[in-house]
Amino acid sequence: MEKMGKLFRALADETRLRIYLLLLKGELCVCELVDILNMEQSRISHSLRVLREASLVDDRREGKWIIYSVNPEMSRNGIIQGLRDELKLSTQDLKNLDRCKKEKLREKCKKR
Amino acid sequence: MEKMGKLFRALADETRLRIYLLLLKGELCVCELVDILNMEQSRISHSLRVLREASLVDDRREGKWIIYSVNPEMSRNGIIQGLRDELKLSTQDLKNLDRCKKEKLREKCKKR
DNA sequence: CATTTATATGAATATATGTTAATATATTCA
DNA sequence: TGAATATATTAACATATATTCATATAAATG
Repeated sequence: MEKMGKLFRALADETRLRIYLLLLKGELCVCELVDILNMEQSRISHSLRVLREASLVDDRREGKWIIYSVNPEMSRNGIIQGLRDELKLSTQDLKNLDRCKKEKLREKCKKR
Repeated sequence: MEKMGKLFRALADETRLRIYLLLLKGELCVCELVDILNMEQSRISHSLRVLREASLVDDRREGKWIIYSVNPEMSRNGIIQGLRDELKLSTQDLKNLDRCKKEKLREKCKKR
């Protein structure tokens, strides 16, 4: 029950919801999320921490990047499946995601 | 998207979650909820207002009582269906619900 | 090895939220 | 009609949360 509260609280914020919907499309590093959402890095980091603490996302280090992905165990949860049916990424976020991927932002980060 | 935020925020609180799970078993008036959950009446009223504003519950007046029930439209929402699969009423709340129903609390309210 | 890059963390602050106590409103009933 | 009952609302307060700014850590690179 309290775990559920944590889950709902984590999703009760537009920024975190957008991040989670983006990660459902595939894993992303922090700087990609910063680029796609056009938000401060610390804001993204804080949001990711809340998602992580609710067991919604996993992270792993890869070189100097930290890659975030949805926690597959949690995505089997009925509530999350419901969320996937009911909610989709905004067109704008999807567009930015595509652009970011095309630009291969991650490899070019330093050059910006 | 913002409607979803409202939905998650409404469910991100243990009191409101318990109320909603109780209402999934059947409609209840405020004084029954006060009795079952053993909480202050104003706390229950405030909680119900948040649930109502998130379209999770409906209310109607019946004599001096106001009866709350789950909004059937919302309960068709995938997230709510997921919630029903993942979460169940605590044994204690169920026990209190049964006792309250057996006692026919609503008709006897005034005698307490 | 000093600098740059990617990310996390901590402190400060403003805003939102949950709870309580007190009061208002509306209905019933004697 | 006035008292009792059921519920909602308001104000006050404490706590939680989101955001920003500044700083810390850790890896890569020249």
